[in-house]
Amino acid sequence: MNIKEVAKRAKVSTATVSRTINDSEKVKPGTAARVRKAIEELNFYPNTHARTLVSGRSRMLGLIISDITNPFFPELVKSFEDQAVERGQEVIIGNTDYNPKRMAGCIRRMVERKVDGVAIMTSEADPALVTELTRRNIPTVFMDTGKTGPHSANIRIDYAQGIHEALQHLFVLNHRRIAFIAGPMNLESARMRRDAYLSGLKSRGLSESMVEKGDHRIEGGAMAMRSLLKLPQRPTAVITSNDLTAIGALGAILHAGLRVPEDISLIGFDDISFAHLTQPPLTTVILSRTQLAVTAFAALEALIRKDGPHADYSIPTHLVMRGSTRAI
Amino acid sequence: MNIKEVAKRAKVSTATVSRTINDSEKVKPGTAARVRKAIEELNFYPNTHARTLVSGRSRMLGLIISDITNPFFPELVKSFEDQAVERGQEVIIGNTDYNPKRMAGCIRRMVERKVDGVAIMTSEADPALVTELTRRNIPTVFMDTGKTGPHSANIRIDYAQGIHEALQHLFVLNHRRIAFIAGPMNLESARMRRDAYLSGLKSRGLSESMVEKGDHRIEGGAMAMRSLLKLPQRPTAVITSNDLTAIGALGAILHAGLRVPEDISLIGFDDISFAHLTQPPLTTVILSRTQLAVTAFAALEALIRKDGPHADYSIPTHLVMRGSTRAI
DNA sequence: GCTAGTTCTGTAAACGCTTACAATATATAG
DNA sequence: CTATATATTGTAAGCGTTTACAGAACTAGC
Repeated sequence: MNIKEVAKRAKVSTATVSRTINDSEKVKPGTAARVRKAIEELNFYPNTHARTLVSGRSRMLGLIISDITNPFFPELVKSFEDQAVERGQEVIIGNTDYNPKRMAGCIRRMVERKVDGVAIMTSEADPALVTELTRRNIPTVFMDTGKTGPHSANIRIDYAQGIHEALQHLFVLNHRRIAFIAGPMNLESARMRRDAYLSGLKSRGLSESMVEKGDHRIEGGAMAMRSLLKLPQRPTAVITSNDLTAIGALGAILHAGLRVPEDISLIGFDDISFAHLTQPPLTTVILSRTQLAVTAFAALEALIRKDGPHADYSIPTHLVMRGSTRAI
Repeated sequence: MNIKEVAKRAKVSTATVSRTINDSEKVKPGTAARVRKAIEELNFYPNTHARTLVSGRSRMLGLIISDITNPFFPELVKSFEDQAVERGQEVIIGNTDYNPKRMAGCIRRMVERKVDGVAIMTSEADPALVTELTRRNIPTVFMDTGKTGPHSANIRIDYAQGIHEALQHLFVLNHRRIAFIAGPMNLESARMRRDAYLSGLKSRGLSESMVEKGDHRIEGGAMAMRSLLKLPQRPTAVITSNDLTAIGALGAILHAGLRVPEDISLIGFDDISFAHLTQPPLTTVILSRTQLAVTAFAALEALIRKDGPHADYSIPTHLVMRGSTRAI
């Protein structure tokens, strides 16, 4: 089943069929109707590979993320995909599993499949690998950190804002001994959150910082929390670098026989879907995946269409108060 | 950058380049080495679309699911994708959003992209839509329910086993007033779970069944649980059709001032990643997404290779005991 | 009715690869 | 060294589209 058979049935040339499908050029209404009827009757779907081959555009986009099973990502994937499908684009997903080698594989796949552009939200984005994309002029959008260039844009996430709001919230609730459980320090975005905590403390005249290192996973959060609980003067409140860390910390606190928020206030980051299902529901910082995806998609589209200079895209983060914080 | 330039650089014909890439026919080691060197130097990646066009195989697989943000699916996606990437296949994901219209769109996309096969795990699999695939002889695997045929296989999930184990577990703990919160009844797999509950009760001589209807989401679980709590004689244990339902029920129980498992024992289904993070950790039934994905992939591959008659694929489910159940 | 302009349609050459088939090189036997 | 078999390579025809370019069919003006 191909365009030739359609052409034969509609008694026109393949060119005319192509033109009615794409309405790229004027086709006489009567002819177009005939063609459409033939398409309908033959149940014809154009072959995208042939299209790609000649047009150079695959109508496929790549989306590279660290780990789809990390509850942060599915919403991002979904929003991004929704955008794409709406515009007749396909999305192929690359899972790096936090593994630079797999990241290389992902990029290779993207190139082989001739994607029209790639959106990347991983920390393993080794510049050398990304070169593979820019060298081929494949538009690239980084959601996090990354350089802006003729073929790439960067979406800045305002981590500091959320951390400052969290800090302010605790401050108003009279907390003064506020600890922070950080993420892995090789991750720029994790460093940004920690630094925001430190600068926020300083600007409020609190000299005593307590930073414990986590790994953005549950286990690391629990371990860090156990350390904090062993301190001679344990914190009255804890801010964490992400929600999984907070969930781990929450478990450690409960396990130690303490209560949240009566004994310790706890704040997460990301607002993953399960954050409001913990006991108590977690006060956390919202980072809208939908907004992130929409912005990334728009940036990518602009890049693909070569729409002049690209704005400095930025995503805000905001505190949402739930049950895990309380005044002392 | 194409195969011609590689050929020129290696001083061979394009056919030889193609042959070394695919090692489809014998190529003299020396020549092959020269070709590979040229590929390396030119950083050549073959164009998959051209390949597909001529070979008829796209090396892409479709995976259609209901909702990627439902925590059940990401692991399935990941395992499936891992399998695929390992064999040089790409996966394109279709999200139906529980919407038959979007399901139709997904199928259309799969056909247009000429996927080599499709794996489907949704309840919206309207037979008329699926015809679109079978008519084109696109191998299809159903993970749940669906018909077996020359171009399709069915993975049976043994829901009954898990439910029976749950029931037995509660029975041994002396529970006799055991309720069940079901899923949406238009979903065959939900009906199977409910029926297993009913038959399990009967075989143990318990005549009094309590079935409340949920929707496989948190809210429905909470609502159903509130109804159960209003009963003159409330159940001492509740089995739910999936974990989200259980999480909703858990919230309703706690909200009513009761405790789990002291006042009511609770069992979920699926073992989503957050099931062991609830307070108390949820006793639930494990349905291995990895196993499901691996089986589905194998079935699909067999179908694609036309490997004779297909076994009756089946996935077991088993109870895992955690903290939400207790003897009375 | 003729011409110029406009609209519509057809022809055929790509796009980058695979693969019959043909041709050439190499090995083997006599 | 020649003849034959075998291993290796090259030629060229597709795969199903899109799209310059050319040609045909209208339309309008006179």
